[in-house]
This record gives sequence, structure tokens and C-alpha cells, in this order.
Amino acid sequence: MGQLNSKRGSTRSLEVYNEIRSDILAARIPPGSRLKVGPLCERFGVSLSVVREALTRLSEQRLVRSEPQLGFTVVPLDRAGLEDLTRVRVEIETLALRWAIECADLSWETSVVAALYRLGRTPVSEPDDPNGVSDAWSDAHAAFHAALVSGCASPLLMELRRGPYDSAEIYRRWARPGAVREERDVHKEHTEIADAAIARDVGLATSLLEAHIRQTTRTLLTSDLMNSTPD
Amino acid sequence: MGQLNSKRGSTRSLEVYNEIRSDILAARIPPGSRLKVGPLCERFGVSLSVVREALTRLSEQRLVRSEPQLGFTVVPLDRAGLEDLTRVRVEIETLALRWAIECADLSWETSVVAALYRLGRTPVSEPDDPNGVSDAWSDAHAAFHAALVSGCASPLLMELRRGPYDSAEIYRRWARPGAVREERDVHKEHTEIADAAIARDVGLATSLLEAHIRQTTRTLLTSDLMNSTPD
DNA sequence: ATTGCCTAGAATATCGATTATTTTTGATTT
DNA sequence: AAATCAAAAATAATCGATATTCTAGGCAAT
Repeated sequence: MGQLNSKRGSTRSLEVYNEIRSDILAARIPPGSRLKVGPLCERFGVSLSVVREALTRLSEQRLVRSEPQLGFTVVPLDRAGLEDLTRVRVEIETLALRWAIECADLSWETSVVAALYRLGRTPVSEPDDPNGVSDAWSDAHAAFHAALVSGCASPLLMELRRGPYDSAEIYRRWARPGAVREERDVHKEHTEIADAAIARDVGLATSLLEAHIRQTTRTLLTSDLMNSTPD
Repeated sequence: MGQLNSKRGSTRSLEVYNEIRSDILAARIPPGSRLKVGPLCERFGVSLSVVREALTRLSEQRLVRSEPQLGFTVVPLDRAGLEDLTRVRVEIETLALRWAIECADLSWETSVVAALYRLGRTPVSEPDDPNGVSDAWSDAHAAFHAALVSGCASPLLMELRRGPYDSAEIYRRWARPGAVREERDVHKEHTEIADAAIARDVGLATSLLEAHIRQTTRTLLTSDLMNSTPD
């Protein structure tokens, strides 16, 4: 009864939304699996409407698929979808970076440097699970790419960028390096992108960013994950 | 018992969502006005959860703003927002058009020609309300711009394009020409864009499309609407 | 044995009522 | 008269239960 939620602007539905979103992005729920409302209610100690609202929001963001009368599922992995996603991401991310460099100021540079440093100091994988990527690294990686475009002076473009980035995150998280041991020096790629950006070299920075995104996809496409799941 | 809704895959919530969305895009609800759940329930003869779900979906699409604990409002008009929106739309629409031209095939050309013809034959405004734009023309206009990019072979890009287009639609609908009687020949602009696209002239088509979008915004920004509403 | 139909069980979508929060109102004090 | 605070009204958020739709598995017919 006495439920003291004094935090202003907070909502049970928002909390559940964040929990489920985090579960999906952190690869704690497999792509394609069903999200049954009943069990989720029980898990969060919350009512139907709350969970439905959270799932509805996620489905508008393309992290969840909603089939009327059939319920909700985590968006499935899909080869063609990843290729489309990559093309679109390359355009949006490089556009945002271009604008950011054109509008660049000191606080933007600072946030890029800071995010890069943090990313470089964060272990890529947990000691106990050397296959997957750690939550901490994923967060730092997201923060670095967000920082790169944070100076673009377009709130709308930054919001539009988030969806595709998150969609790609699911692929990154589920791709067990497996057979394809990465020969890339990912941190070097990040460093070069940041350097070029701060040096105001639009052409170099955007082409490095493009190569970075495409290379990641190439790795994912050849990973056992995308070849083992037929759909 | 009364099973009025035998349509598979339909949902009360989807219907309400479409109704409200249509109300917003057709300028039947003023920007910034509150969307109280109670009255909407009564109007549609439907329960709270249904309306909330519809509004949640709309707020993810940026047509509605959701402030926790404070309810929902139609997204307000905003000068800076329109300028940002325009910059982003120019990039996304021209990108999609570029891809469409590169992938062009006969059925794409056909749909462009068809949409252009329909648009040209649709009266811009109703006889009884010569100030506003007619629903039919808005639909035809949306269909034409959708047709232009329909050949881009990227489902994701087409979906991403829809949000900003709809956001801009609210501005188009609420701008009473007022003092600024359009000296443009809008249909000529559409025709030239379509011609260039079908002629595979990427540079011309995209720059005409860009000019088209920017010109519309320029008109809106000088209309009395954007100058009378301070926020 | 395979196909198609039908019934029980499970899950989704919707409802009506309850609880919690915000806004308004109006009395009280400075 | 202006400002402050407290009760009341309005509105948002959540809950528990009902109605509807889908799914699975058995049974009959070919």
C-alpha cells in the first residue's frame, strides 16, 4: 500500500521500460524470443497495463516487434536487416559527425577526449565470460559514439541516431567472436576517428567512421551467429 | 457477443492510435493542447489502457509529448524545432531520393508518375475553407513524396523518413498562408523533381528536392503563425 | 497414415475501479 | 492586498478481473 515513490517524473512504466530495454541491449534475452506479458508482470511486481505500455514504447523503437493478437517478441536477428541497418547507420552517423566537426567547440572536444579515454581503460570482456562483451565496455562504447556526434547541434538528428545504434547493439552483443577472432585493433580505430575529428578533418574522420561501422558489420556477418540462425 | 471486429490483426488500440494521429496531422487538434485521457476514452468508447497505449505510441513518434505525471500534449510548434527539422529532413529525403534513383526500376517510375498525376489533379484547398489545405491534397502530397523515395530499397530509411515528414506536416497544416500568399508554383516544383528523378539526374533531383523543402519552411517561418505563437 | 475439425488451455486485449499525484481553490495570516 | 498553506477537485497511473483470440492436441473421417 504505502508505496513511496517521491522521485518526481518517475513512473513504474518507465522503470519497467528501462529494465526490459536494458535486458535486450545487454543480451540477456535472445533475439526472437517471446515477451509474455504475464511473466513480466510477475517479475516486476506490476500490472498488465504497465508492462504493455513499456512494450509498446519498445516496439515503436524497433527493439521489440508487436504482432496484434500474437504478443510481443524481441526483434530477431536478420542478415538483410543488418545490411540495411549498416548502410543507414553509415549515412546518419557520418552526417552527424560532419555537423559536429563543423560546429565544434572546446566542450565537445573535451567530451570526445574523455569518452575515448574511458573507453580505452575499460576491459572489453569480463574475465569470467571472455566470449561476450562486458556491460561496462558497451556503455563506454555507446558513450564514445554519442560524444562524437554530441556537438552536431541537432537534437533531432541525435535522437534519430539512437534507434539504429541500439538496433546494431543487439547484433554486437550476440556475436560471439567464435571462429572469427578479431584481428582488428578497435581501440586504434576509435583513437584515429577521435583524432581526425578533433583535427577538424571532416573527410578523414567520416571515412574512418564509415570504415569502422562497416568493418564491425563485416565481422558480424561472418560470425557463426549469423550463419547458424537461418531466419 | 457483438463481434464487430472480425478483421484479423486489428486492435481497438490501433484504431484509436490512427484516429488521434489523423486528428493531429489533419490539424483538428491545435499544437500544444492537452490530450486528456478521460475525455478521449469517452469519445472513443474505450478504456484507459487503450488510450494510454495509443498516446504512448504517438509520443515515441514525436507527434505527442509525454510528461510523466502531467499527461500528454500535442507537440507544440517551435521555430528552432522547425529549423532543425528542416535541416534533418533535407538530408534524409535527399539521401533516400539518391538511393531510389540509383536503384530505379520501372515500377518505381510508374508510382512516381501516378502519384504526381494524382497530386496535380487534387485541389489544394477546400472551396469552403480556402485558407487551409485539404485533407485530400495532404494525402496526395504525402503519397507523392513517399513514392519518390519508395525505390530506395531500404525499409529502415523509409521508416526513419516518415517521422520527420509527419512532424513537418503539422507545420504545413497550421500555417495559414495569411499575409504570405504563396507566389510559388508548387506543382511545377513537384513536376521538375519527378522529371529529374526519372531522368536519373541525381544532382538535379536532389537539389530541387532540397530547394522544395527549404522553400516550404521559409514560407512557414514568415507566416503569421510562427510569429504569433511565442513558444 | 494424413488431413481436417473440434475442444480445452493459454495468452492477449480490454474493461471498470482504485490509488497516487498534481492542480486548483479558498480561507488565513502578514 | 499579497502571500502562504491546507483542503478539495481533477487528472494521471496502477491494479485486478473479464472477455476475446490464438494455440495445441486429440478425435474422427477419408
